[in-house]
Amino acid sequence: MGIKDLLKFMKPYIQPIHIKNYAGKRVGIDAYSWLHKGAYSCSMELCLNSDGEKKLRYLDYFMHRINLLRHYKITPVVVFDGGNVPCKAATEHERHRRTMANRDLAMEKLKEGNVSAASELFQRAVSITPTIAHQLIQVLRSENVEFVVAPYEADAQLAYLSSLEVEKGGVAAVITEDSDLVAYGCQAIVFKMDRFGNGEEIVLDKIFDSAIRTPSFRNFDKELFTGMCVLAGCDFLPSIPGIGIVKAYGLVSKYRNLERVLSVLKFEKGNQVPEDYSKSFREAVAVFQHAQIYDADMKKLKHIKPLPQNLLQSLDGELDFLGPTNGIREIPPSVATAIAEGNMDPISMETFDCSPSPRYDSVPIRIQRSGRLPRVEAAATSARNSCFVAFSSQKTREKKQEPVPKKAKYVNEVGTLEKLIEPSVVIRETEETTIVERNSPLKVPDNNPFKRIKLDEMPSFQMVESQVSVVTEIESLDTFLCVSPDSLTLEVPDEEFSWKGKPSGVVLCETKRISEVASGVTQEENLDVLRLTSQSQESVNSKPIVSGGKRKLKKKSEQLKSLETKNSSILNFFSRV
DNA sequence: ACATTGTCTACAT
DNA sequence: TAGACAATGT
Repeated sequence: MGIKDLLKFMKPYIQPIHIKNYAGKRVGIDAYSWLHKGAYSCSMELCLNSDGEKKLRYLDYFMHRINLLRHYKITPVVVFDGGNVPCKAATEHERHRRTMANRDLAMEKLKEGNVSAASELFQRAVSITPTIAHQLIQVLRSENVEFVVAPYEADAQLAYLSSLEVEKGGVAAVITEDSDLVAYGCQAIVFKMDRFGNGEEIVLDKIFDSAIRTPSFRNFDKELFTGMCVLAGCDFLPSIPGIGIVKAYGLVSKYRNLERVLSVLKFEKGNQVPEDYSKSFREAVAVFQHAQIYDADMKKLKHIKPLPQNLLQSLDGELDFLGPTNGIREIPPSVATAIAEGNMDPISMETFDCSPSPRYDSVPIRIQRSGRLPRVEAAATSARNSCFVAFSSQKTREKKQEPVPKKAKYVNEVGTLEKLIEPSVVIRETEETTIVERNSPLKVPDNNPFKRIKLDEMPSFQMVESQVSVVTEIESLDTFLCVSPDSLTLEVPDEEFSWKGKPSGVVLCETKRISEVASGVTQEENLDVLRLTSQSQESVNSKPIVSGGKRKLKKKSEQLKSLETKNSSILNFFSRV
């Protein structure tokens, strides 16, 4: 939901952009927003938890977008939601209630045989479960995509990342649908990014600097702005009746002090103002300013902005609205890290099972994180009764690296990928990767390999780490190659992200070396990671687009004609470029 | 007259 | 889920 009507109100500061503007930069992604969109196409399957390929379409959707970014030389950093913030409990509860109501209704319709009514209702009943998120995490690992699970709100984590220097893991912009990011003070945000990379951008500095635009925020600072957002109504606190974004803006710009606004409101609205509004208001503002996030560098939780002394005093130690911070519920660093790295369910605190999603099953996984970010290296294999997980924390890496040949190259069986494409053109390197099986000490019963391992069944997290080993580090290969020449002709004109070829469900992984091996592949200097699936294929299933990196506009209008009959959204895309 | 609240529909396939 | 538009309230 975000801040009510905020984007509409901020319209003068929103401008269309193409994501390629962030070429060469790191960009944060709110996983939830893409997962939710992706889940539409398979909402019934997800709700019914039916088996089969279709259920996993959301992965295709997500990875298509990831690959779009990578195509434009953008480094995606995917951020997942973690535990719920207490403030948001009411919102969450209501959301859950509606979801369940829709699901029940849908089931009824389905029983009646009214499938279309049912699927409509299922679309409203999709909820993104930890299982779904974790399935995506496994794919992200296998595709070398950086990710982090926020301790609480992904938005807070994203805002934090946007405040960091690149060298410290910072991002230049955040892609999301949630206007909360603005309230969190995120520097650059891209909303409504479509599958071609078109979106709408809002840049915080411009808001505070602009002298000409209305509404003007020249007399605002971040805190006032956040206060305005909270007044207008947010997930943490509904607005006072009669107060919307416009009035909130009016009040804040008139009084330029949140406390004064509160007292004016009490005076003017009297009994309409809930008893504890002031307290809740301050807490909500404090969440936006001081939310807990995961510091990947220090491998521990901290606040976006340190809590100032006066806030600590005024709240008298009651900081639980920021998420449990003290006493017995404190999250120890090892757990914070396990959550952040996607190995533990942030809500149930159970470690995730390792059952790979069927389609990506048996894809050896290797994560190469840039710079100083934590490394998690994980592998899953097709051995159904096995579960491979390899952590590589600083500590364990030192311990474990020794037996691993330093220059070991990647590879290993290609598994599912291999089945999907022409074996003859599967390119892989052929040295061993060391994967050590994690087994009985963790009490995974043989007959039920996917049983969840409860935290309390584990002696400690250190033990887990020491019992698994590190997947060999590979030097330069970013992703292994799988190319099927006749399923693919990649052509990547400068302004587009498109291709032709047979729909094939092929998983296509990158690199510049593609052209060396697969005949018929257009060599394109900037050819980046692309992954074709039948789904993404269909999205541009019209005319082949002639290759040649730098075609310009005159040719485009011709294409346009040939394309428009088949796919109006493509037209849309071109017209916006 | 303006702001807020309510309702419809696209989302993706 | 959220934007666009219409209806309603102050």
